[in-house]
Amino acid sequence: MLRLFDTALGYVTAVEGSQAGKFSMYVCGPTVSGEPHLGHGRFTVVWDVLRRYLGWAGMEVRFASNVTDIEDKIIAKARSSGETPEQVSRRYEAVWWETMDRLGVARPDDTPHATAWVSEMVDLIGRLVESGHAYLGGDGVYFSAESVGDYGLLARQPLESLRAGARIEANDAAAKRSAMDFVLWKFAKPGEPSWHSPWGEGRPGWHTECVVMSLGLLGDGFDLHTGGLDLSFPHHENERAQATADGRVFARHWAHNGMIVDEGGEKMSKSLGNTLSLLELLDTYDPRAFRLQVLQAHYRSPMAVGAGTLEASSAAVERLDNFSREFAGARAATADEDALAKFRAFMDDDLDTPKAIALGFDLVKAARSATGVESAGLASAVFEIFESALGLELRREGKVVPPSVVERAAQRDEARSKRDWARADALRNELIAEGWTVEDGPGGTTVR
RNA sequence: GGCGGCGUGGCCGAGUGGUUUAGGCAAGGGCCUGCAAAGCCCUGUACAGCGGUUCGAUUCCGCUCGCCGCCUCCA
Repeated sequence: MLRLFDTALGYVTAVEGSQAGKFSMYVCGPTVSGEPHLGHGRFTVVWDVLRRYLGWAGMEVRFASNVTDIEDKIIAKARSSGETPEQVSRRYEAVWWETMDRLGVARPDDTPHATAWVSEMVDLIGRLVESGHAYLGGDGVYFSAESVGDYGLLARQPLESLRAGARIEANDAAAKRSAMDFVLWKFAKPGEPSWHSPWGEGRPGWHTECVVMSLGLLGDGFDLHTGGLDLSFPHHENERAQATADGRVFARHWAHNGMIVDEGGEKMSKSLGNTLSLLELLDTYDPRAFRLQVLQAHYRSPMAVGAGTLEASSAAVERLDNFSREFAGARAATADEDALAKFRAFMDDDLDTPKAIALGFDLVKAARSATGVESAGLASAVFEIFESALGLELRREGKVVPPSVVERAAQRDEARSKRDWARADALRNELIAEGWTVEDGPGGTTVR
């Protein structure tokens, strides 16, 4: 039974599917106005892992994650690059999925696009206006935060204290009635993309899309809504407020992942400009090293990423690959039940992937020191855990070795059999210089 | 100002009122090897500081110092 820290409650609680054997989750996806950064990498890996784990554990999971393809930043980008907003969002969405593939993040079952749900959003806004929860402001339609009794649930603060710290922009003050109110529909300025609505040409505010898309695809009372911790307030709060005001039962549980921080411990954020490109990282390091690092930290902790940490996880991945190649045949064996039971217990305990990873490394060691069926069962558990449940695919075979290298390896074996160490070492140095790892085993020289 | 979190061995990063070590990386020693590599074994008296509770605290409480998050856009 999965237990997670529920942001709305402030403690770890049982998170069951509302229907036996089924689980529905919605993760707030990217705004496709630029290249993905490390923060995107973390949240996608974290929730991909939860999804995989639940599926692995036998649940039928439906996983929806949106693509925000209309938003101020997209319009701004289009303006500066000379493209249309649609071209911008298409371009960056392509980059997004390409990056997800490289990260080994499986495609969600549903990837709703905001622009495809505008009429549903207009309908929702209409109902909110009608019921008095929303009103016509200076530059759009606004939602009245105080019209929802428990506004501030996810922030775990009453509306009043949230308002006390609110930063109020001058033009906001003119446009809306209260500092915590947020825009549902933005009137279009000349040249901006727009849709029809009863209140005038415009586009939806960010907080509305996830409400109609999550409820539309997963239904009322879907099981889990997640995203980065920075979305808990105001984004998720505002989603909740709208759904609640509309009389819908929204997400039954909320969970949020911690932020990526820079070397100074500061959160990477767009406004600080300290975000690191995920693409660059994936070009430099094995993407699996990033995935492993994400899993070695608890999902709710802030996580530092730098050259040092990635080199460390790269080395760890290499060790796992070595094991994987050596025990490739064990995949067919029945996995050790005790090991899997321990793994499930860790994962169910608020997604304790650091413990799960530690267990995995312990099993690697145990499989190596055990023999026969026992060893194969432990090795098989290693693969179940890392590959099937956590989505970290290990290498089963080495690189393709070209004939010229095979030939020199044979020559080296011959030299070794003649105890011609000088020649054997010369050949080995040559191969190493070309980037190969040379190992001598019972069967002779192995190159990989 | 309000609410919340953190400070762990060279680095990343878990965890816990005491008897058994998180784990990974790096480092040192050893085994294996012709030498290596891979692998295995061993090692490092970590828990910000100061008090308190306790038979005993890194783990609970208080205070101090330092850092960070949210109340703006953000994953």
